[in-house]
Amino acid sequence: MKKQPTELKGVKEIARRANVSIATVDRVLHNRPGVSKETKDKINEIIVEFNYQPNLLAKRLASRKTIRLATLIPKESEETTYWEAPLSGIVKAEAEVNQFGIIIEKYFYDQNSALSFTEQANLILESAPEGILLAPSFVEEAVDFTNRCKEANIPFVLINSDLPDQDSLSYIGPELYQSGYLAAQLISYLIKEGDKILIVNISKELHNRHHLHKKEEGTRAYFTDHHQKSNIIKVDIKQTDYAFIEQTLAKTFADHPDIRVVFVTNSRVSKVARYIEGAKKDTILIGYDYLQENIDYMNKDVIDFLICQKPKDQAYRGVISLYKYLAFSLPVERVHFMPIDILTKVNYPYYQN
Amino acid sequence: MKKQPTELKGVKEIARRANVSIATVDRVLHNRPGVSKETKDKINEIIVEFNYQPNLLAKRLASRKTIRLATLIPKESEETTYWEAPLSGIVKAEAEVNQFGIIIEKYFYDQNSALSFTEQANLILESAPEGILLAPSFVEEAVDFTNRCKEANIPFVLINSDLPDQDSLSYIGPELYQSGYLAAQLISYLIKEGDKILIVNISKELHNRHHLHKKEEGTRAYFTDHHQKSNIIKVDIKQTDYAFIEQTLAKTFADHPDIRVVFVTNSRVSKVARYIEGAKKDTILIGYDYLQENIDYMNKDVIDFLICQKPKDQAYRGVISLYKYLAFSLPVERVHFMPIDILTKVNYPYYQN
DNA sequence: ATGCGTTTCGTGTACGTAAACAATTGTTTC
DNA sequence: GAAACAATTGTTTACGTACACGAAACGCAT
Repeated sequence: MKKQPTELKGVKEIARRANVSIATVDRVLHNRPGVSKETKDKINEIIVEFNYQPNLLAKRLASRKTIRLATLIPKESEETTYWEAPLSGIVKAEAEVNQFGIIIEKYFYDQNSALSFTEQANLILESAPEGILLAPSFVEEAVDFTNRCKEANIPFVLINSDLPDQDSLSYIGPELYQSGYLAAQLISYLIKEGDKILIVNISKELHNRHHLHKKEEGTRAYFTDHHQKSNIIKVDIKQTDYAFIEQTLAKTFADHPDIRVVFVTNSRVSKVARYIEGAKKDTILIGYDYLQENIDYMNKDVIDFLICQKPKDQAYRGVISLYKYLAFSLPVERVHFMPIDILTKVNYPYYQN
Repeated sequence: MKKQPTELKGVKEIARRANVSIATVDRVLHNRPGVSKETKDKINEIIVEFNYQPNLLAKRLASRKTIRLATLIPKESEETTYWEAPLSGIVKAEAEVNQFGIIIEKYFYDQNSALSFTEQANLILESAPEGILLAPSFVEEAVDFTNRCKEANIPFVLINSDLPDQDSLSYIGPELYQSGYLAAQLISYLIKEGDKILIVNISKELHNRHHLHKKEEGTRAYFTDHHQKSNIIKVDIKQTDYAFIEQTLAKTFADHPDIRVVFVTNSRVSKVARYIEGAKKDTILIGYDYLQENIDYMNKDVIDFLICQKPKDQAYRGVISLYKYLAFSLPVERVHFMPIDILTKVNYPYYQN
């Protein structure tokens, strides 16, 4: 017995109502040529009236093409193991989505070489993936890269730091300014009137430092906003070898023996910790990121606070966002600021990153 | 021309290698009867060797049955609008997954009536959904309910507060103890030696209060852990009408005129704020949750801090977890503690809940 | 009328799995 | 040794969409 022509699902139902074959419906859905204006209009009308929602599962299954994503983040370096975390987030997401026909090509650049960034970016553009996850350490180069992505119509998600006016599909990461602001708030609870604060920026690459300066800005803004007179001293350390750092810090502390709080604006805080431990200073030390070397110094009571923003989760969410967007056309939130977590010796064991 | 028998996908490939039909392979995959031990073993062997991963998309598509989920949370009440947020999270998740063959049945109970909880719970068990999202306000009743879920083999996810030994698929919500601990840390920055702290628990239902006591515990523990002598006063207010609350607070403040900080352990903080505003007290007020009435008092500088734990996101994630688990057998993390967000007059506008 | 090119539309198969149904073999019974 | 039945295995259709391919319909020139 033949099926009664009543209420089929999806494309078939539309085809029935319009009295055409599903192929014709398919053609207007993807507005491909080969349909007369007349029937095209009729079908379109029925589509909206029926409020047709394609079955995304069937769609993905029938579409033989696998979606290729590319990720571009710094490679691990001797300077910091920070980027292990985002990488593990990418790997986690990969495991989750690879059975849905998504493959991920991972590219890495040297955080001390803008050239390597551009090289890898070029490789990505050549390979022409469907979507890109990007940690834009080098602002100018990244702007350039993302402009070319836009030209090539490749959506990209940014993590770790934002490029506000670049029309990224999404930014997932810290609000750097707020992050510095919070540090200042923390500091303000820890000092007495007149205590000196030392802000330390450690970074070899100048471009990279835009990142750090945003945090510094937030920190300074807090004190301004709250009419707290603060004694802020700042050093920019442009080399990352310990000898140089030690030398710089020694000089700074010699000039200002009464520094009460040291705030290091990135994950290199362990290097400062090493100095402070050696110099047997009794200062409060605040820095960034859940890295083993930092945790070690926290356990030794050298580092007091670590601010952390779920780096693994950032990358994980970034990949998932691209996947949802590309595979299912699901909406993606333009900005997702990560929580600003404060870690101490007490609560770090519970931190799941 | 016939397909060469080389490297098919999935079940077909297994069938080819085992020299059986795909139906037989299907039978052992779902270990259904009707397969001789001999071929069953052979097929199983090939399955592991081939490292067969079923295509989840095809799986869901081929399975005609829609997955039904049930959610059980408090209904909105005049006492607090808190539960609007989780509900909106459920609705958001629903919109995302309904095209994947998931439907959600929403049940609500009266937060002041354990009976209503049990009634709704019974309705859910009758309807026998595939999975359940539960906010277990009434501990005993919820334990009973979840026990019956386990018997019926229905996985459930808890939000808002945990039932540790109940084998929930997942708990997504605050670590209540830590939440109180954090409040105490906050307080400790705000007071001077000898200042008095008032802890206010407002709740009509006794069972409900287990929740609040966990926070209180954390708060007290902080001071104990840090050898800080603290002057903690506590009042349990067991009615939620303003007249009664006002009366109780008036008496408390009369007895202790030197209270410096008031910590309200749940979202009812606005009621205390109303009192403090009226009495023109100059105390620091800390409470819970991003509710309009609370924000209003924060804008008037009556409430100083609100602790918040993304209630919408909790429910959203809860539903998504069930979906991933039931539709795709994807792993789910047993516990997901939400970040403990601190809101002030300054940063609340950026809080995306 | 025949042939040919275009436009317009329909048929059929595939994606990988689920499951109803059909067919085959093996076993028991009298 | 055939019938009756159980145990085992195979064939086919379906899920909803994509797309290659083929078929009609029409116009136009010869």
